Amino acid sequence: MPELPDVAHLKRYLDATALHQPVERVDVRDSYVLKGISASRLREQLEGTEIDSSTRHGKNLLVELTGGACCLRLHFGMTGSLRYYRDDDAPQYTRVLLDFDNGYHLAYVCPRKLGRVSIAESAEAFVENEELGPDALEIGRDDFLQIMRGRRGALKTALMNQQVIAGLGNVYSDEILYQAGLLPTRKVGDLDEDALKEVYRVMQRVLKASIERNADAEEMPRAWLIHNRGKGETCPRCGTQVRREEVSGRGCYFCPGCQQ
DNA sequence: AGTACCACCTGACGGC
DNA sequence: TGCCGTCAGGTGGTAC
Repeated sequence: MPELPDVAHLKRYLDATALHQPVERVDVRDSYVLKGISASRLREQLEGTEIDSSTRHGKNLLVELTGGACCLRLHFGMTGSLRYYRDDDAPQYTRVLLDFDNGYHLAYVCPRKLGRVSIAESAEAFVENEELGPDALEIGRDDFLQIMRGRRGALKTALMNQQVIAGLGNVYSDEILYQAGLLPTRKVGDLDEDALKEVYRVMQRVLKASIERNADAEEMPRAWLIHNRGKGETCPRCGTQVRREEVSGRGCYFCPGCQQ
């Protein structure tokens, strides 16, 4: 489920494979994933350009094209990914396919079609138009405190709201709250400054640690809750049975012993 | 403005 | 074996 660390990994993958090669052809295999642009327009915009560089904002990968004329935005929903390959057959569930003139291909793969592909003027314009909050990894502590101050709803809801902070989804918001020792349903407004500082500190630590491990859940430290998302699982710290509750419409896991 | 809730999509999985 | 219901979860729209 691509959240910030997963998209950071996909960015590294893109940067290591697909830069600076002329895009010969664009094949839109399922236009359902296109947002605000037709398949033919997307082809016009991309064919003949090269991928210059990429940036990431929250869960979005923003691919800068030569000339700076426009920017390809890739969002991966829950099951999306990229694959660079040379074989003849595109991977299953390829929705958009770029063919480079060196014989390689870049496939945007998205089985459940919850991802989105669009074109923006620039990365900055995209973030502004979507009214995304600051990136969860880039935001400074003081800005974080300011953004959270005065919020009324649940802590988990605020962390997952991309317009508040961009990048956290269900799994990482659970992990951060677990490691910060706070229940997901705690009201943001009830937390004192020290508690919010701790959330910020843990958020940075968790995101960085995950990116270092290529967002591979299996590689995360044993003490992380990410390994125990399931019924009947127990807390890696205290052994209490992990609880699952619906919070802001999502299956939320937490330890009633460690989180208050 | 901020919050809550449902629909969208489809593979995986469990029950029978 | 195969059918069917449920779950997963990031987003967008709507209602409050």
